[in-house]
Amino acid sequence: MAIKMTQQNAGTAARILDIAEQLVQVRGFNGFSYADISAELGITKAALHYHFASKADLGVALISRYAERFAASLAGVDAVAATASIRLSGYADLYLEVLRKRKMCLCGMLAAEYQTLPQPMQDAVMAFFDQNEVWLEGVLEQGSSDGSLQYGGTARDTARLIIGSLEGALLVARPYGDVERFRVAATNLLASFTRPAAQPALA
Amino acid sequence: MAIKMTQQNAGTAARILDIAEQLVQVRGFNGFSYADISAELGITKAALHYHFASKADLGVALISRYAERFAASLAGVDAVAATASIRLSGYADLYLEVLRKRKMCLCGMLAAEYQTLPQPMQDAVMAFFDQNEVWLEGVLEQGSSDGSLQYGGTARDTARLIIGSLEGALLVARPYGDVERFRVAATNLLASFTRPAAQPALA
DNA sequence: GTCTATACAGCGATAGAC
DNA sequence: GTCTATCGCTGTATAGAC
Repeated sequence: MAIKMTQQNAGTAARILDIAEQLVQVRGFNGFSYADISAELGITKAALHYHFASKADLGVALISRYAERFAASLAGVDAVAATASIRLSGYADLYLEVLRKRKMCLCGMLAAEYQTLPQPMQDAVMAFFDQNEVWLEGVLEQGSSDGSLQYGGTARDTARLIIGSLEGALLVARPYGDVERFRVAATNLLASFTRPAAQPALA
Repeated sequence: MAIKMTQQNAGTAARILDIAEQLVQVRGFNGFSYADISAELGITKAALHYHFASKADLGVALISRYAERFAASLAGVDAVAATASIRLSGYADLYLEVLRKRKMCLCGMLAAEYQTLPQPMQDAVMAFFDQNEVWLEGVLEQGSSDGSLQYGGTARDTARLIIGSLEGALLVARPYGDVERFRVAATNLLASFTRPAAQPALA
C-alpha cells in the first residue's frame, strides 16, 4: 500500500499508471488485467503488485492522478480564456481531446462500471464529478453576472447538465469514431447558453 | 446457434435474457458471467450454452430484444403524445424509468465497453442509436413544422445532442442514485427546444 | 526492486450421459 | 433440455529467492 518513493519506482509507478489509464479509458476497468500492463511494460505481473498491491489500489491512484491533471487543465483554461463563454468552449475541448485519442473520459467509463467498483474508487469517481461541477458553476455564475451567459435554472443544475451532456456526447460519438459528431453536439449545447437574449427569464 | 423453438426453451431463453439484461445494465457486459445467470436461474452453466452457444450470441440477442422493446415504447409514445414537445418528454421518461431501477441504458453501457465487444454486438449497438436518431429526427421535424419546437442546427444534429445528453445524464446521475438530478437535466435540456421564440434563427 | 514460481478461484466453453 | 464432469485459460494475488 504505502510505497517509499525512490528514483526507480517513481518512474515505474508512473509508467504503470500511464498504461493502465490508457487501458481503462479504452476497455474499462473490468476490461483489462495486470497481464496487459506487464506485457506492454515488459515486467512481470508479480512486479506490478509491488507498486500497486491490488487492482483497487491501482484504480484509486489512477483516478487521483487523473483528477489532479484535470484540475491543472481547468486552471489552464482559466488562465488563457478571458470570458465565461470561451471558458466553456475550453472545457468542451478537454473532452474533444480525449475523443481524438479514441478514448472515453476515465471517470465517465468508471461511472458506467460504477456498481462493480470497490468503494474507494466509487468515492473518487463522484469526487471527480463534484470537482467539475464546482468549476463549471463558477464559470456559469461569472457569465451570468457579466451578462455573457444566460440559462434557465440554477448555475449548479446547468453545470450538471453540461457535464452529463458532454460525457454522453463522448460516450455515443466514440463507437462511431466520429469527432465531428461530438464537436457539433458540444457547440449546439453551449450555444444555447451563450446567445445573449436567447432565453428570457422563466415566467 | 440456431435453436428450435419448443415451449420449454422459449421460456427458458427468455428468462436467461431477462437476467442477463439486468446484469449488463447494472454491471456491464464484462462485469457478469454465465455463473451469475446460472446461480439466479437455478440451472447449470453448461445448460446456458445450449440456449446461447457463446456469450457473444447472448449479447447480440440481448441487444436485439432491447431494441425491439424500445421501438415498441417509441410507438407507444407516438400513440399517447399529441405534440412533439410531449413526445420529447415521453422519450426522456423512458430513460428516467431505467434510472429508477438503478440501471444504465443497455446500449449506453455497451457503448462504454464498445472496444471490447465482438463485432456483431458493436454493429447492433450502433443500430440502436441510429434507431433512436431516426425517431427523434422525425419528432423534431414535426415540431419544427408546426412551430412548437425550435432548435439551432439540423434536426439530425439536435437528435444526436438529445441522445447523447440523456445517455450522459443517466450515466452521471446513477452513481449518485439521484433520480432528481436526471429529471432536472432532462427538463432543462428539452426546455431549450420547447420555448417558442426562445431562439432566433442563426445569423 | 524485480524476479521465479505458484496458488487458487474464476472464466467461457465442450463432451457425453441421461 | 438439463445434467455431470472437465478442459484450458486467464484472473488477481502471494511467497520467497535474488
